[in-house]
Amino acid sequence: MENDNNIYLELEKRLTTNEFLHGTKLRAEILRVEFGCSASTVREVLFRLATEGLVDFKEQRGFRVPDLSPKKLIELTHLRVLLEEEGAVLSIRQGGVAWEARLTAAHHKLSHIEKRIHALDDPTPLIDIWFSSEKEFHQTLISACGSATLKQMHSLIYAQFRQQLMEADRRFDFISGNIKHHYDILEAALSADENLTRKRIRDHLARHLTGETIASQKPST
Amino acid sequence: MENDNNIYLELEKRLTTNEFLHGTKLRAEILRVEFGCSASTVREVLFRLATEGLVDFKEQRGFRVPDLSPKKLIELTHLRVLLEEEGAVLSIRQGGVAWEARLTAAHHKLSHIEKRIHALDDPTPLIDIWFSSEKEFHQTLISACGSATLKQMHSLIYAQFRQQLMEADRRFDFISGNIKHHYDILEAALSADENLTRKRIRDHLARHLTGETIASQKPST
DNA sequence: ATTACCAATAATTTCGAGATTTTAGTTAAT
DNA sequence: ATTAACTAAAATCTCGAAATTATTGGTAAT
Repeated sequence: MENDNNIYLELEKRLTTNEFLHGTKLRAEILRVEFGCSASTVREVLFRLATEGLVDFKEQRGFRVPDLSPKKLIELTHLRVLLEEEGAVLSIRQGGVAWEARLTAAHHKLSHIEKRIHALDDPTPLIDIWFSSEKEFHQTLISACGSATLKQMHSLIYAQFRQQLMEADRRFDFISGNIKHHYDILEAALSADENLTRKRIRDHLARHLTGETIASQKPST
Repeated sequence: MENDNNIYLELEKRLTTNEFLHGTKLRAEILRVEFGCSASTVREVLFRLATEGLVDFKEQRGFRVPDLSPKKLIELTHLRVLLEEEGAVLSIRQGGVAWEARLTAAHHKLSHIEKRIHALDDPTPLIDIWFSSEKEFHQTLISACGSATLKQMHSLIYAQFRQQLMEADRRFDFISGNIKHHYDILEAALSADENLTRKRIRDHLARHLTGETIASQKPST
């Protein structure tokens, strides 16, 4: 089973960084060769990924990479806002210095990458490391919320969000502008201003919400 | 595959109505007899259920019904509040008369069952139908939110919540008191009062949040 | 030319046996 | 009496082939 989990992680990574085109068929019989295992093992992994929404499954019709859907991206963004606001506020309340330190560190790394990308014409070679850094930053933001379930849920949503976005915008324009956003979030979180943190998270993700409104109450700030 | 999906639904139902005791081992080799299929098929289904959090899986150690955990119940309640508040408010805004009608109908059914249960000493024979009615009511509440993703997520959380609660409280004390709660939610929703609806949803679930606070902002109402 | 039907091919799903790993039980040594 | 080492039994995991179902391509009929 050592190997099984690797297959899972490898496929998850490929799906969220969009090495597959949307609509691509994922045939266990084909992938099995690459991973050096049987088709059943691959099938099992694909099933798991289907339950998490990273691949589509239809009975007697196999597995596919999900289609692009602007609506779905909006829905996922919406949920990210909901979960990250909640997780961040709880972390502010309960995280303490240790959390602040971790968040600062995560931001430092992310910021470093983003500056390097900003200076480049083609961000492609840094996309992988940017992706994992940005994910880590957002996960750290909610890491002290005290709810493993919330974190798990966020992780699921984040992966699907990434899958939709990475492919929708292959020029990676969504990266630029993030430098300030991420800094603003860090600053608000460290100052323990709950409403401001909420607002900055919303603003950060707002561009993916084209026209849609979130039901969350607007803070007075 | 006709059969496969049945196995899935049947096991899901048993797990959320707690026909299994927590910690019970779920052996594919045993269950396969009952369903008249091979162990691999059962294994596949168990894997899916594991991804949804309804069964625990440890490699080389098989599948088990998750242990009881008061903390987990609190976390799940917390997420239900978050998702249902959001879903209900969006439904109020977008649902229209059709949604109001569906909600009223769902409440009528639920109310009927709850009154019958209230009159009985032992609710056991009605538990199954109560369960599906209460689920339907809460799902209807958020059904017009416009986000399939939110509904899906809620469905996941609701199932795990039910699994924890049904077993934690086998005398089903959690049912009494619900009659008024459900009515209050219906009333607030029909009057399109967003903040009141939020509050009523929180109050309805509050008893499962022993001592914990939710980060959501308290509405002025 | 279009549709309906059938056959050939390809893909998916199920299955049970073999290989691997864990668990339980027994004996031996300290 | 406790621990360690070993053995036997049981459970889990992997695999490839057989069975089922979908897809493709071709033929015949309208």
